[in-house]
Amino acid sequence: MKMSDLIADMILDMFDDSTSTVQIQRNDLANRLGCVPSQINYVITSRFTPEAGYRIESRRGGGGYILITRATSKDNALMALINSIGDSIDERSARANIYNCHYQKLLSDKAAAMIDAAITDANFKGLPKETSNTVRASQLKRMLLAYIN
Amino acid sequence: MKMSDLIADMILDMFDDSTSTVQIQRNDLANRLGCVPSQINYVITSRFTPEAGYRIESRRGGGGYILITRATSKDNALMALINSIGDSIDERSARANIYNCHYQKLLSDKAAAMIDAAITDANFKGLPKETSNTVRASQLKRMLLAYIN
DNA sequence: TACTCGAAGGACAAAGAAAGTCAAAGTTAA
DNA sequence: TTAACTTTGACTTTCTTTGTCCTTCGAGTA
Repeated sequence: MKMSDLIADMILDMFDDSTSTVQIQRNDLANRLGCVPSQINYVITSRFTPEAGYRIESRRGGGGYILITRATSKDNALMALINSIGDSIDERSARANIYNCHYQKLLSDKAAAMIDAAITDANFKGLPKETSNTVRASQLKRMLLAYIN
Repeated sequence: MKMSDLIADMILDMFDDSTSTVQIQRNDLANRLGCVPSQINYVITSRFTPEAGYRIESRRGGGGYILITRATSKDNALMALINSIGDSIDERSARANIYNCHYQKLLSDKAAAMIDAAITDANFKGLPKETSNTVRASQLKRMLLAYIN
């Protein structure tokens, strides 16, 4: 297995179910794994990105550290989205929302693809715009809710 | 025997009955077979196509790989279902199908729940039965397809 | 208080390791 | 004899590893 993945796994393992934050010592970790310290930075910047739901803080100097915080509960973010969807939504907006959630890793690849498949205008051929938009909004909300539960 | 066929056979042989996925290292395989690396790409794009039921993922850089995934019997079963769905389907039948697929483990809990959320009649309030059924059929098919891919 | 020094972590660039692309040349089958 | 399929190789893009130098912080010390 490659070093980068090893490092990422090691960090991931430090999050247990109850903690949303992990503190590491860069040099120490690099030493234990047998890599150069800057590779820890590489892994952090390439894997523990904000898009993937992580926040990084650090301190230099004696007793320095790197703090990795995992975004709490994706469900909350999705719930907020659900609540923000009104009684009607057009394809464009719906799609943008899904794309966005997917990008932020709030939705899995599959879930995003399935929702996308459901909301596409092609399904509503011949229906009045407003009708489609109403049905779409209802479905979108229900699907997201189903995803959370 | 042609090199391309050799390569294809080699890959095919790596799928045993239990695995639906094979990982190769392009340079390594090319080396073992004595061909140029790009011929591996040729074989993959000409033989392991989506139409033939394969999906390809890959990563470059150190520790890179090519991942070949074969359509499973589950995929085939779902495909058969998709093809059997006509232009219109009522809630009851749709639900029965999903329930059934879920029961047979063709669909994950989440996927089944999401599809169920989308096809429920509650989303189509006020629409004529036949219109709902048409939209539902289209969506159901698209969602299942999205699930496969 | 101000200065200095060592202990962290940060930034960045160069080198390395794979895979991807594409077009030209060679083969084969209709 | 073409049109389709294969083979090859040069060049590109992406991801990883390594190393060097820079900045920041805390703790002593004058």
